[in-house]
Amino acid sequence: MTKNKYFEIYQSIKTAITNGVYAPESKLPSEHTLCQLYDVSRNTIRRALEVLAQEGFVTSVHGKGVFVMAKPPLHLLVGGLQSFSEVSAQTGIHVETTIPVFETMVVDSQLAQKTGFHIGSHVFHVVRIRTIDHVKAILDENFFDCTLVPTLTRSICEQSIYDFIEHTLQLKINGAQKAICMEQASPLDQTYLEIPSHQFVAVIKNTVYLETGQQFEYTESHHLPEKFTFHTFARRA
Amino acid sequence: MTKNKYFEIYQSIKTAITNGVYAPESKLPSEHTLCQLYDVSRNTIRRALEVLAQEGFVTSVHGKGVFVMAKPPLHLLVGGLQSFSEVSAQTGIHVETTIPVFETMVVDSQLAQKTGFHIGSHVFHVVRIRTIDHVKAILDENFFDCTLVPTLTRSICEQSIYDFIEHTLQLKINGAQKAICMEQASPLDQTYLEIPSHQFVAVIKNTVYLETGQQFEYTESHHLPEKFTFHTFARRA
DNA sequence: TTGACAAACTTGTTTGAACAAGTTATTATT
DNA sequence: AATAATAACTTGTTCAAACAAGTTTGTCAA
Repeated sequence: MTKNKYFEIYQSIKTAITNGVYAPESKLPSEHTLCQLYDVSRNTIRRALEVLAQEGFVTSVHGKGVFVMAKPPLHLLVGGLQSFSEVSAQTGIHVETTIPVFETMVVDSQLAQKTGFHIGSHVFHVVRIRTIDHVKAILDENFFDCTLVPTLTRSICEQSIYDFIEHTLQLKINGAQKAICMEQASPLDQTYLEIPSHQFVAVIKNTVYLETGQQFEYTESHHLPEKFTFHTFARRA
Repeated sequence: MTKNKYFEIYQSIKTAITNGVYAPESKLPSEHTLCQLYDVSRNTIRRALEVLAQEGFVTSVHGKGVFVMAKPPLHLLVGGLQSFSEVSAQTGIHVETTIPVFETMVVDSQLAQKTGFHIGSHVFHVVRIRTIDHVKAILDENFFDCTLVPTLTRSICEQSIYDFIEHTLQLKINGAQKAICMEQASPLDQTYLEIPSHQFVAVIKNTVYLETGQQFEYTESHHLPEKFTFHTFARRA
């Protein structure tokens, strides 16, 4: 399927770990042995192992070997960059989306401070409410650069914006800076999530970049505090 | 100083970016050019660039070049694994630590569920209050595996536990699974952070592993909601 | 049995090379 | 001048090799 050897080996070892073929706290076969198993060079094995180490599945120790973590990560989206529709599609949870706000606006100094876009630039402003099991759970407020995403429509926002951006517009997303914090419920939260003003909400602030390094999106995801969790794996420098 | 070429090149390019030598959204010299600049092989250059891409400083585009991100990360601790004393030492903020709880205990089923340690194992239980500018800001609740950290004392907890673990005990830390969520203030929070019971606090749950993959620590950091922020960079799969 | 030493492992770093594949600039053709 | 083919870039993947450096094992001598 994929023609990258290192990625197939990465997947192969990962499923072997999650299936218990390689037990937690046990040692993987040596790199030399894995070379023979997969019939590739040591560099290719090491590249697969590096990704596994990055995601918290294994840890290599100089002179000793490569060990399986005591508790390999369960959530495949390890602090990753997945859109809401992708997550809901994988988990099979049924979600309804309503769009109370869909407009274009010019960035003033206050909005530039918030979103990181330049003053005077034109952006789409979209607010989406995610309803899970008939409970309003998430409020997403998106800002897209109009010059990079010119043909956005309301109906696209009801489906998957990322699918549209990546497949229709052929834009390639590199990654996002994420800031997680807690804030008092904003007027938007009070209106659309029906939260009293003094209560806190969990906020993820995403500044999203294309492969060229340009910022093309700023998004805030406001979550009900009880429903919110964020998982990631951090390696020690 | 450090004898790793790729790491020195990584640092060199990173400071060049933060100092504006390589402007945001501009293109870095080609890998071939960088090879000549630093007099190393292309693989070594690529390794340095890979780390920079991981941290959100640059993004490579097949066939085009390596671009500097529009807004390279400011916070050097990018969702990283730094102890509290290390952060406060870098930022120069003065912090006072009080330790209301320092004890050993046996893990029961409830605590095993919470911490991930096995039932019946012995752990140190430490609660530390961090006071910043005479305001109680953070409550840290640590659980350490007694077999791995046998000689822990109260006075060590007043200083830096990680310094003790890494330098005195010579244990090497691989990384930590982090779960960030919001919870109603616990009895500990109510007692030591003086928070009313119905209010929420921001909680970071860390499961920390040694280089061998063994879990040796579980820690919860409870933060006042107004003071809490967590930064990270996520790459698109 | 104990200790010291060497050999045989392990992973970590670096080099050089070759080819694949995407993008840009040049050139030739019409 | 516009177009198409080509060449000259760029990064992406993989290989083979050598050496460094940490860990374990085995051997031999005291």
